[in-house]
Amino acid sequence: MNVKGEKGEEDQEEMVMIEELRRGPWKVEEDFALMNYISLHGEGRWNSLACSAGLKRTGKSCRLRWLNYLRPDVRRGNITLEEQLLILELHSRWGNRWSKIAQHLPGRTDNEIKNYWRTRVQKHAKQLKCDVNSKQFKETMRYLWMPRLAERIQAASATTISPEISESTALNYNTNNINNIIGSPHQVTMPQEHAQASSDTICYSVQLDKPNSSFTSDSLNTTKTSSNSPISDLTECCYYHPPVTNPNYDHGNGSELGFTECLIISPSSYYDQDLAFQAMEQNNQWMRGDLADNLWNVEDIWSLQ
DNA sequence: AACTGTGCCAACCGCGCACCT
DNA sequence: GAGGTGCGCGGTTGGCACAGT
Repeated sequence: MNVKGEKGEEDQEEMVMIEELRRGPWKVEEDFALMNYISLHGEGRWNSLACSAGLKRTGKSCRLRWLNYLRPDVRRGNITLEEQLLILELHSRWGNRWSKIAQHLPGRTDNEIKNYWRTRVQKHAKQLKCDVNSKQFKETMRYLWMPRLAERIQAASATTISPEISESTALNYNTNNINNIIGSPHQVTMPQEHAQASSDTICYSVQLDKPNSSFTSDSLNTTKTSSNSPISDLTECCYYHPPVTNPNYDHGNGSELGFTECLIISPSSYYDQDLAFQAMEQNNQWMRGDLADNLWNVEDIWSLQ
């Protein structure tokens, strides 16, 4: 017995098997073979499935192709505003648990959400020169992007559903979608104006489990329509409103949904900031919408306060 | 027209967990 | 309990498309 020889033959056999395995982009025939096989026999045992279906692919590869591409319920196309908001929200809650996040976005795959996060969100963290996991970035997300997204969802629904539908109804329509996905009672209310002199608040609230939680929309008087760029969805906020004295504000309880936390600003400070913003806008080109990507120097944002 | 940079996304890789023997 | 196998997840890469120079 030539052990060395046997080993050599085994290696050779293994090499042949590795060589026979296909890698890279899937061909149409392979897709059909996989779909046909699964439609007849169902999923499961991916390695044996790959062999049985006559595919020269690993089980892993077949599984990935099916789950991320061929599955009939896979949704393709742009991530909607509601989905963006949900992704930001769920990521703030769970971190990089992509598959868990994907479970709450019907038809979206973990891969797609992960790609979205990496290409869009992390890009802005980079522009802000801060770490995507930093407190600074998370707060920017929570108090800037998410309110902005909520506002844009409202604006979009007000124009696309039916002009006759009140804003309130339209907003509830969208958040109901989110409610359905998250599966917990959320309630979004319109800006409430309390006509009381010094303690007036303009508050824009999204209520989840807590009855008093709310957050402001920085857009109440700076509404600006974005381009269709998916990136600009996150880049159009003009100023950052840090949490002002609000007993309901909960600083970072990781177990809570982020936008249950609230932010109420008094009109006086709000208008002051608006005036400052207008002055800046006149003097600085970087403040203009077409240069939205340049907004993401957080020090500049802070300097507006 | 050619080249370069950037964004995006499909696919791969490595690790860890669960289950089975 | 130990080892083997399959699967799922998160991170990373490769390549295509497009825009800008």
